[in-house]
Amino acid sequence: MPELPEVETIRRQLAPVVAGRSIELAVADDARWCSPVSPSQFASRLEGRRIEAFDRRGKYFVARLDDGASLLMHLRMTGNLLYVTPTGPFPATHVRGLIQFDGGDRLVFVDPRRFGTAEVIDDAGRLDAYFAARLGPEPFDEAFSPAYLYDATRHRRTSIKALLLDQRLVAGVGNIYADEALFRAAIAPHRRADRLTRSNTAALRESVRDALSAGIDAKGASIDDFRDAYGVKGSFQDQFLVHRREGLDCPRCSAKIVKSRTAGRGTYRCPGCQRS
DNA sequence: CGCGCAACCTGTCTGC
DNA sequence: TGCAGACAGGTTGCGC
Repeated sequence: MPELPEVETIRRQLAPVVAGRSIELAVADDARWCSPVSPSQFASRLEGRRIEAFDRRGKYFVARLDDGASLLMHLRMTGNLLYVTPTGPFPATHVRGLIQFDGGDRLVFVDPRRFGTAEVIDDAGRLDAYFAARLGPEPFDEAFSPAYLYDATRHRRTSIKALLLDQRLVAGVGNIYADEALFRAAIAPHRRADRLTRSNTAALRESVRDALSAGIDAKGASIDDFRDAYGVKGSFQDQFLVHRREGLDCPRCSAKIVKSRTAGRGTYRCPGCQRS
């Protein structure tokens, strides 16, 4: 479900509301959610702390705590992070954990498939190391430059789609935005990465940014599960150019969009404008 | 070392 | 209607 635009949509809603709040209660209903520590260790690590800022890195939420630690949360496939008030409705099912603030408002982590995670990282150095091992540059940072993308695709014989899905290349792109970016750049998903020209990689870098920006502007894509922090759907699914549009007309050349499997994922492309 | 794929889970949809 | 099987927005770890 949630890729960078969906995570960013929630982050923008939550940042002003949770910054400065004290954690009165932390509950992990599912031990795997807060693994490797136990629910009781998780609670004692967080209770009494204050959240100073609520940031995002790739698809991770990063709640900065007043003792220098950070609470990371990842939604994986079906996670949702909801802001729930004492008088508002509480999610009926699939609650994996929650953070309760003074005053009774809560962040509630809901996740049917239980892939989502929460983890406390003790200090800035460890946080840097954690992300350095997993994530490439943020797509809107200068580091994600045309030269970077060209260089990073050299000597990579895998498909360009598989590379886009690798968070170490660039952080935050998932299956939806990979398909949309490749269509915008007119590059076939199964094209070998090292066969891309300098012009291809320059176009792709712009397309990744454009597709993610459009997703953020639409407050995310809600094919099925995704809801923002207040339970509202995004609308980017109404603007998909190729993703989930098998058999429909390509908006550029009106060829029929085809679905196949690339990098182990359902992949949509226009056979007319995305030639290998 | 690079790459492809199974595994982690549950819910939903499709086809027989 | 029931049921088996495929598939779903992500990441990790294993084997080749």
